[in-house]
Parts: sequence; structure tokens; C-alpha cells
Amino acid sequence: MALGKDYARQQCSIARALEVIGERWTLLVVRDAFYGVRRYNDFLVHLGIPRAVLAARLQALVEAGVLDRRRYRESPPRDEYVLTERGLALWPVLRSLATWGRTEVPGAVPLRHFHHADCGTELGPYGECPSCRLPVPLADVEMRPGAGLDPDPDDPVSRALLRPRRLLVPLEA
Amino acid sequence: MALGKDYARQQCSIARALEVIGERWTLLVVRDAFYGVRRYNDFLVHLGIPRAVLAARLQALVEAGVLDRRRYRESPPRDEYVLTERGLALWPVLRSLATWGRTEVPGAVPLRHFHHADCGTELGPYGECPSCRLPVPLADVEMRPGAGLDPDPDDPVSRALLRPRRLLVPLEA
DNA sequence: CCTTGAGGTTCATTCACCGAACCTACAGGT
DNA sequence: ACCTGTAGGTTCGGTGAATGAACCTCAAGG
Repeated sequence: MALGKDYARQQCSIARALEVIGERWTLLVVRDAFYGVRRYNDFLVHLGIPRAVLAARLQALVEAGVLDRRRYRESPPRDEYVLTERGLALWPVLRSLATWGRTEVPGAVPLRHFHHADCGTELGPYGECPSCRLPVPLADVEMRPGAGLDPDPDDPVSRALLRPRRLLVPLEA
Repeated sequence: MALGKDYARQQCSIARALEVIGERWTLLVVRDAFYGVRRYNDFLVHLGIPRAVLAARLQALVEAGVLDRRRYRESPPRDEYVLTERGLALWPVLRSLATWGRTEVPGAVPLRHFHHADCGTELGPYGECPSCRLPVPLADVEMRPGAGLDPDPDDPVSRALLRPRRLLVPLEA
């Protein structure tokens, strides 16, 4: 959201949350992390975000404890960014935002659907499985492309995300 | 969030939602609307937002169909801003953000609690009433102040919001 | 030795946010 | 008739963040 991020006067949990994830691009970075994006360059091409902004956002998210930065290769040193427990707890926020964007923004075509991988049922309004009647753990959520998605995107990350995949599974796997 | 709001390249319901409510201050305006704030001046003193920004946000939210502007007095003409159906549908977003801000942002003290007005039970993680086992309609949600709230704030709007109140009930009522 | 790719940093420009001041219209008091 | 206060804005100059392009480093591959 938005920025210059001091909502200091606000006595409000929502304002506290927005200080961490309210800046422009931040929630889209987190969304990509749920989709399995982990590397700087993959975020870069998929989001079309300026490099400097991406570096700033990743650093801020690591400092806030939402992402964990970890070395996956020495020489040359390469790091990946993975959601922490605190980051995973943002799933309800993203899910409810996606629901609102799909149902309440005029002219929106369904772009991605979320299903219970075990039984294939599309998730209900609270992220539960309506047929199993249980909340679905994140690792059992499968993302499936919807009708509105560009079938032949330019960048390889978008192409990888065209196939049904479980959340959190790294892209290169 | 933050903005300059064109996430045009993003094929994503979340990005669509953020184009509407992702700018800085926007979600706090919507939050206040849920608390019963309806008038320009009440938003102004409660949020501490620059006047020009408030005017721009209110206008954008009206154009997006989130708020409805309606005349409540002629001469001098005075308008109030009320949530539409589309705006009310943002409640899950705000609730999940508040939950995350309270439980995952370090050092946060509970500031406001949400209860089922009929039975007094605090709402569960999905906005349901754990004892009645039913989703609670918005009009039956009661906001109660928590321990971390300043007991003697400066502005009259914050003072009015110190008392337990149902959501959506206008401040002056 | 040259090229490529990953992961950044630096820089100038643009744009949004900020706070303060100003404007209009009406109501009430003297 | 005049002053004051309130509601709801608009306008303005200054600041700081976002943007896109260019540049840098290290290592691997040919």
C-alpha cells in the first residue's frame, strides 16, 4: 500500500499489519512465494517489478520475519527466499483478497482456482473443503489455472504457473 | 498500499483487488466505515490523514462501488459515505488482516475484539461463532475494546469507539 | 578470452504523499 | 450588520518514494 509506512498513530491491528505488508508490491511478492517462487530473478521477471524495489521489499520482508533468506548454493553465492511460519499465516489474507477481487471487481474473469488436492473439490469461502468438511492444510491446496489466464505468456515463470500445482512447491521442482 | 496503482500486467485477482484497495490509507478508511464512521470530518480526525488524500480516497472508493455517497442534509449540503454490498464483502479481508496483525506482528497487544452480539462469544478464525457454530452476520458482530487501547484519546471519534458497539452502526446514533 | 546469467547497486526522473493555507456555505450569537 | 464556528472541500510547494535504465561482480561454460 502504499507508503511511507508509518501509521504510527493508529491503534489498530490492521494498521500494524499494513505497516509490514501494506507497501506497493509487497503482497504480490508474498503471493508469488505461496506459488513456489523463491529466487530473486523469478520474482523479477514474473512481477515486472523494478530491481531496486524488489531488493528493498525482500529485505524488509526478511527483517519482518515473513520470509527466510537462505543460501542454496555457495560460489557464486545464491540465496532463496522462503515463507516462514509468520509468512504462511498470511494465507487467509491472500485468499480473502483473491475472493474479493474475483467476485467484486467488475469485469474480472476467474484466473486461478484453489482445490483440495486429495479430493479435487474447490475450496469454500473460509478455505475449507466443502466435501471433506475440514480446513485444508496449505500443503494440500492445489492451484489450477482459470479461463481468464493468458495461455501463452512471455516469461518462463508465468508458463510454469499455467500448470496445476500445489502451493509452496518450489518452481524448479 | 501504497501506490501508483497500475499492476496492469498482473493476471491475478489479488492484484485486481489491490488496484482498488491497495493504496495507502484506503483500507483504514474502509475499516473506519465498518466501525460506523460516515462523515468526512470524522474520518479526518480519527485517521490523521491529509485532507486532500482523504478526499481522493473517498472519491476513488465511491467510483469503485465500495462506498456510497449520500446526502443526509440539504442546506448546507452534507454527504455521508456508507459501505455498499461490495464494500461489506471486504469484511473477511479486514478480519484476516487484523488477526494476522495481532498474532504475528511482534509486540502487538490485543486492541479490539469481535464478538457474536447474541451470545457474547468471541468470533473464531473464520469469523464464525464457535458456540453457535454459525457464521455471524455483520450486523450481529460487536466490537469490544482490548487491553492495549489508549483509555483517554484526544479525538472524539476515538472516544466514541472505546465503548462496545456493533459494526456498521453510525457513530452519532 | 569472451559471453551469459544471477543477484545486486546507483542514478536521474517522475509521481504520490504530506502539511498548511485557503475557500465556500450556512448557523448562531451580539 | 458583523463575527465566530463548523462541515467539506481545493490548491499549493516541498519531500520522499517508485520507476526504468545503466552499471557492477562473480562464476561457469565454450
